[in-house]
Amino acid sequence: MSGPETRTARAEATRAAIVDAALRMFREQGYEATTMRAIAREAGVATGNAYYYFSSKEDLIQEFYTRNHAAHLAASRPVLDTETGLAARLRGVLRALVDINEPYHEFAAKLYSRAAEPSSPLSPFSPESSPTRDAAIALYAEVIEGAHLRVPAAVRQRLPELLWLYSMGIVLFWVYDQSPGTERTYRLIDSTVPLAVRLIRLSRLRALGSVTRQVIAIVDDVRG
Amino acid sequence: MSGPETRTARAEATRAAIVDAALRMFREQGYEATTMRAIAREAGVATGNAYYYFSSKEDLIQEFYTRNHAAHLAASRPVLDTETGLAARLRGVLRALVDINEPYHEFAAKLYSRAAEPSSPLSPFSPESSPTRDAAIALYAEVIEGAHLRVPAAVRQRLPELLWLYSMGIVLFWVYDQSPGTERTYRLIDSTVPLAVRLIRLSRLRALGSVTRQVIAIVDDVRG
DNA sequence: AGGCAGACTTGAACGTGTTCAATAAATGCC
DNA sequence: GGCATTTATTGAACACGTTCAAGTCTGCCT
Repeated sequence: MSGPETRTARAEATRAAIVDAALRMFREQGYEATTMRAIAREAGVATGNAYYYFSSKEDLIQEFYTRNHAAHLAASRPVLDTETGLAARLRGVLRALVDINEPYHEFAAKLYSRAAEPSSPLSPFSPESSPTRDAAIALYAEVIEGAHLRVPAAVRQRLPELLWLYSMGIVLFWVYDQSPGTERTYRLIDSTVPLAVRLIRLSRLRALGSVTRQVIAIVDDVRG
Repeated sequence: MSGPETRTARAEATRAAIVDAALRMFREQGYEATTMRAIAREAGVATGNAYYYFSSKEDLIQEFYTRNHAAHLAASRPVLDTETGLAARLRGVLRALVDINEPYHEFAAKLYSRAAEPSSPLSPFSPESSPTRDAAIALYAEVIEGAHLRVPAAVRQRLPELLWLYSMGIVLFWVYDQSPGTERTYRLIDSTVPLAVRLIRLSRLRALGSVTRQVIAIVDDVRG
């Protein structure tokens, strides 16, 4: 009657219980107010047991990252499958990003501020975040691919990463946005997306060729 | 022989001792490694006494902000008093900012990440930071005033704040910069300043008038 | 079956930031 | 000078994140 459950599967269940409890409590009462003791109690395990699966309280956030990106991907699918204009695709993906983060607005504030610390494994530039980051950049590559876009190859090549950075900027703004329903963030997306698209298209202009080259040189230098 | 020292002056001395100990230890051994107990011991007071002057460990950082801006102002003075070109003035002020922060590079990482939290009083957008922020923006206003610059009034009016934002971006990059002597940050300044100046000048072009107007509209909307 | 190795679990203990009731020192008032 | 009030200081106590030596369980080998 012990069931077909392997030991690993049992452990996996414990792990999942901890994550579920943690993310729910983070959402409902905030990051600081949620204690590791409470998470463990809620998950039905001993306090110290959580540290067998997660090296720290912050480490639980990586799990949020992962689930978050999956949700973003799913929410972006409709737009990516139907829209063909760059502006529409970009706008849709960015709005989806804000949409799925909505329930975590307050929590995300703490989250992204912790993540801002360079030495933190939560930093979007850290090696630990590399899978999530690459996945996100790939999403913006798909945004571009699905659109008919004529730009210099040098621009096109760096565009996914630049759009990802742009999305990080939007998120940063969203974190600070206290307007009802974070409407200002939506407005920021709606107003900056056409501008961004326009700037991208301008990169073809002869007259701005040197500016474009300069921008590209800086981007390349910055990436080390 | 008790001296002319007033009570307030005595308290002020205690306060200063705490700040001195804190900033020195932050610089020497990092933020986390420096305990409130150690700060108090070093300052020659009881642990709890530090909380009479500072509501939290983070609150000690505001003091860093204040001293930091004063140092930046002083370091910028030579450039502001001699240079007349916008690029040279801007470049000098930004390099000065990096210069004076150098000893605190590691500490600043933690600092600015804490500051990134919107609800934190350390946030550069918080009411508590308003004096420091306004002072910083005023500095960039002086950068502009001292230069001969012909741009639309609408642009000029928003320029100090935009340059301040630009400087925050530089600082953000610097925080992440692990290159020796943070040379990449200096390079970023040197390469983006001419670009920024160029873009500012471009705002006069008829052909880009609508882009300029769009940017201004967004900026105004965002400031809400 | 018996027991072994490793995966998993426990809860007490440590050091931390922070609070607070109690105390001392300094000041104002007569 | 002596009392009352405000300012300043103390250190023990609290809850937290985290660690760890000790325990329990599970699948496997003989």
